[in-house]
Amino acid sequence: MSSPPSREIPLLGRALLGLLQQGESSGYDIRRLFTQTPMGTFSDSPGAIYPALARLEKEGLIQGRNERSAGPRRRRIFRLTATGRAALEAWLAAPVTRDDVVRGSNELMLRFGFIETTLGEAEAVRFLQALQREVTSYLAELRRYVDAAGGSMPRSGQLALVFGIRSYDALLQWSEQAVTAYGKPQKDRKE
Amino acid sequence: MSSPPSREIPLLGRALLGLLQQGESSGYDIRRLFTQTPMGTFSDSPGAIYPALARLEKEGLIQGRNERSAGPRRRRIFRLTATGRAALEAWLAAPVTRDDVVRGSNELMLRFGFIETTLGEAEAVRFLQALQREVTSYLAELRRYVDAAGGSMPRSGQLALVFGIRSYDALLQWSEQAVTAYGKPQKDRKE
DNA sequence: AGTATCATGTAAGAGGTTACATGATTTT
DNA sequence: AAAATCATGTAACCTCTTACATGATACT
Repeated sequence: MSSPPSREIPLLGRALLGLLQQGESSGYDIRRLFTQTPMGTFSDSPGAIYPALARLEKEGLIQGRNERSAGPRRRRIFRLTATGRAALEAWLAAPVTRDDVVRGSNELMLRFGFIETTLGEAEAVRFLQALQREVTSYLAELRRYVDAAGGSMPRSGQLALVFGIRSYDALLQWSEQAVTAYGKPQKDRKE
Repeated sequence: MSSPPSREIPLLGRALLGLLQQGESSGYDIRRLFTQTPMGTFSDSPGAIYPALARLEKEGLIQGRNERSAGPRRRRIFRLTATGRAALEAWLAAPVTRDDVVRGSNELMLRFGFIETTLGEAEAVRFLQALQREVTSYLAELRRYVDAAGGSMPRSGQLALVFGIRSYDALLQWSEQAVTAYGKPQKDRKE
């Protein structure tokens, strides 16, 4: 039922696991969510979503059932299995590495969102703090690099590096803001 | 020799075209550049670079010659053809769209760098100004969205959106800084 | 002579994209 | 009855990844 150890689950698959953790749903519903919200960064195409669901099911991480009773058309509803929840939580609880930071904010944001809804606010705050440590150290390295090698680059190269620094700085500032947001009672957002 | 009209060239291929515009070089040299600089975001693996070069050559965008004279080992040196330069410039000179902004800063930075070295500083500044317009309008849309739908989201969702806004804001501020940088004389840089 | 490095590539496989196929069921 | 939409999927194609293969040359 489940493939022996486990392959590396691609980001789309992780997004599916996280969404199904919040409640069972069909491929069509998930796809609609992707096309209608900013989550569409993880592919909104049926040629990606349905095969991804099929793979997850073959590996035993999710389980589908055919709902033709109440529903009007044939729909296949998926829910997380225990194995699937374990795989999800293993991903969410993994330590934040330098690679995670370099790989980009897309994956970090996805993870952060699922951590909050799956493991709770305390874990989300811990995640943010770990993220701050990694980003801070990476920023220091970037600044060293630009000081050392920046002089021998074309202006556009320097500027591209400056942009990288600005981006990670934005990530750092955001994570600080987010931590303090969890310290306060929830209210209509302020930016 | 060249495939009739043109397929969509993936980002790695565009990076190769841009690099070869700055001077001919071999696949190995390009790969070394990728592994040693932050340009490694565009794949540093030979299994990607060599096939990409082969495709570009088959399409007539670059031309390789075997240099076994002076060099010690067999090396295949590539240079841009006229068709290749035209394709590169068409990409660089294309208007900045909303999609470009959404697709992400990786491609934007690559383009910006090649614009400066290929089309000159004046074009680079025009690119930055066009970018500012698109980012500004996209930021306005994001803020509208968060005002409208933000209340009905989990806190982590709101925060993820806030991060998106911060990121695009960083891009905007960077582009403003970059424009003013071009107004000032370049600080001395060692060759 | 043996190892490291240069330099190019290929093979297998995964996952994504676009486009199409297929029926059922609402809507007009 | 015709058209739109729901809901699932498949087919062909492309590019990337990892790992291996291949030879030539430089170093020790």
